[in-house]
Parts: sequence; structure tokens; C-alpha cells
Amino acid sequence: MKAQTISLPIKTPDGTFLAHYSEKGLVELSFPGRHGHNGSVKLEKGMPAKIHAWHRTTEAALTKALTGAKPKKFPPFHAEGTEFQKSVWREMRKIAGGKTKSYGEIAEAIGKPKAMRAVGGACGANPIPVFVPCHRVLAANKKIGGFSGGREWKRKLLAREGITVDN
DNA sequence: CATCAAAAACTCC
DNA sequence: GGAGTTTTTGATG
Repeated sequence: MKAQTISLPIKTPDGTFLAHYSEKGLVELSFPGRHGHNGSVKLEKGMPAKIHAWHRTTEAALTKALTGAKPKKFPPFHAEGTEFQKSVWREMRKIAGGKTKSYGEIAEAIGKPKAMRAVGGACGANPIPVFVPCHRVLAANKKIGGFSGGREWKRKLLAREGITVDN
């Protein structure tokens, strides 16, 4: 179970995302249709004003990121995970827009070139897709691999950045 | 709480 | 197509 989180919807041309916030920042971002019950959003009572401010930033950043552009500003992240996962996510955020990296590249970058399989797992555990560009990570042979919100989404996001993949 | 077993968004032979 | 490497997660004693 997670700590108290506040969930707010974000409407985009591609559907309604769901952003989960904690007292420290953005915890998780869900893709449309993947949050089970569409419309069953829980709103905690005492929503701090700062969260509303974060949400405004998140909304702008997400909308911009979906067009293939690089968002100007991000809300504070509160992604929790193991040290290994944090290293992977941190490395992924270094990937410039329009560029891709392979799981092997990431593994090597964090000093464990043979942990590419585990890197894939860390990517799958990434709570904040799009902002942490896990979609820019392809397999060594330029295959899609997989994606939390569905392979369709990964392909769509890449296409908007001018990247095409076979699989 | 410590240990074992199975699975995963991979890569190389 | 098959084997190998690393980490995470859930079950078992």
C-alpha cells in the first residue's frame, strides 16, 4: 500500500491521464484507460494549494511532452524505488529528445553492462512515464520491447519525436 | 527475519 | 532458437 496520494486527472488530446501526488511531489503518472475504472477518481479532502500548483505544471508539461516537445518545467518528483532503479531512471532522463538508447547502453552507463535485463525491469517499474523518457529506450536491435501503458503508446510517442520502429 | 524460487520492457552465440 | 546475467518480488520455514 502506498502513502496517502492525491489523484488528479489530466485531459489531453490523447485521453485523460491520472497524476498521483504525495506531500513531496509527483509520485506516479498513469496512462489513459490503464487506471481501471475511468471516472473513479479519489480526491482527498485537504488538498494543499501546492499540489494544485504542481498539477498545473504537470498538466502543461504533459501536454507539451505529448506533442514531442521538451517541457519547460516539471513538478517535483517523488519517485520511490531501489538504488538500482533510481540510477536507471536518472540515466534515462539524460536522454535528449529525439534520441534513443538501448537497454544495454543504460546498463553500461550505470556500471553494470550485464544487467540489461534488470534495466528493463527498472523501466517497467518507472512510475512516471513520458517525463522519465522510458519510451526512448529501445532494445539493442531497435525493437520496441514493451511499455507500461501498452506498446501502442510507446510507438506513438516515438513517432511524434520522429523515431520509427519496426516492431 | 532469512532463504529459495520464479519471472522480466534483454543480449549474445 | 537457446543459454546467460542481474534485480525484484512473493512464498516458505
